[in-house]
Amino acid sequence: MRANRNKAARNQLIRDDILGAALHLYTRDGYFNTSIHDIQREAGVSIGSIYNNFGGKEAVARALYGQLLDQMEEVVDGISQAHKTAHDRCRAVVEALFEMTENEREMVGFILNAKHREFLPDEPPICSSRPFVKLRDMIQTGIEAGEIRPMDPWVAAACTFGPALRMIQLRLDGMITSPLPDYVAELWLHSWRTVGLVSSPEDVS
Amino acid sequence: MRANRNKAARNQLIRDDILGAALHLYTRDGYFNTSIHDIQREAGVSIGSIYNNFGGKEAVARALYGQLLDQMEEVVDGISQAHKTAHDRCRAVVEALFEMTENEREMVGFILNAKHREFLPDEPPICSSRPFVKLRDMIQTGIEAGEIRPMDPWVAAACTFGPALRMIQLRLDGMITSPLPDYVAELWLHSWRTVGLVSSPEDVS
DNA sequence: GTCTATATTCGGATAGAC
DNA sequence: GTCTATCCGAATATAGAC
Repeated sequence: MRANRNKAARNQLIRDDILGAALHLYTRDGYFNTSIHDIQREAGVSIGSIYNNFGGKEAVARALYGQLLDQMEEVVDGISQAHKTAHDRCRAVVEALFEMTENEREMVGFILNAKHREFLPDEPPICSSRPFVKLRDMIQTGIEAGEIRPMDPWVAAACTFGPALRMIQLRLDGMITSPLPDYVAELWLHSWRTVGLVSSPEDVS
Repeated sequence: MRANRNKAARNQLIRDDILGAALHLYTRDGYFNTSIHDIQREAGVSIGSIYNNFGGKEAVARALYGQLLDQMEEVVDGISQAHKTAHDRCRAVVEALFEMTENEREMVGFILNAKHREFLPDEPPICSSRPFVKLRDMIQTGIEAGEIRPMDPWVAAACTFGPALRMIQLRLDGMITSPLPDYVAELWLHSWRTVGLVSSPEDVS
């Protein structure tokens, strides 16, 4: 039993090593510039292990994609439970994304910045995935509660999160050189002025 | 002389055919899912012509990238000359981008939505290219003129163009099903409220 | 289940005829 | 300058030993 647990644990470790190596290389060089041999070397395992555990290069990417989307969804769910208003929820999302951009840059790069459909052919667009749907639900709820101006939901979502997503892209591209959390207060002040009917508490101008 | 002109013209036509085919395939399938044979077939020319005219697959992408950036820059320059205020200029940019997304979808897809650095290794990030710098100059000028709130230039740029860029992405991904120009009035009303000190003429709310 | 060595496919690039 | 036929390397995937 103990041996079994160790075995299972070691198995999981190998899978994690492979996923971690793949995430690192996919975000640094891009999916197509990364060979299975690169992953194998970076993870310190053999090609056979990759095929045994996942089934190939594309399957590794698929597993990674699913896992990171799940993590993202957990973050969003946590925020939804921790806050009650659309304002607080959306602000917390931006704050969380900015912190993740600094502390888990690879995850953010893979989820927000990669073109998955090029290497996961029959994956639906990421914007239709559950965490993203839940973000738009936040907005919709805010509109129905009279907390956000009545407006087209797509426009509302783009105005609320578009600026933050743009800053993340600029940061990942190396254009912005300061950590994103430095900007969160100023950015949110302006973002929320766009859509909010009730002004943000810190908006004193 | 006449023959020379025809020859030169035909030459240009072949180059255009190749670039057009490449743009089509690169945006539809992605750079790495497109082979030189695909381009050759789509363009109706031979592999040899591609190598003679450009030098290879990557060189085709490079030529395309340069040409489309030049076009984008012309659009931006035209807008800068046609309008005098930051408000009018930025609004015209959003309007132009939305129209281009409908009428020249492939160009917009390749310039705004592709990850060039994955296939053009030593290209600087697109946000540092001239048309994008000029967009940020628009904002900076607006700040100095007192037309835009004094704020961090990156934040200002992200607030001004981030929502529009997000809508373009959602449109290209098939999430938004109406033509983008339908949204331009509503989107701009809200975008400008974020950054503008002088309210937009159409903002009557 | 993990590894190494091998097979097979594919695509970028070239050579040489016209 | 354009074309066709061919080459060569690289990368995915598999087979078989341990």
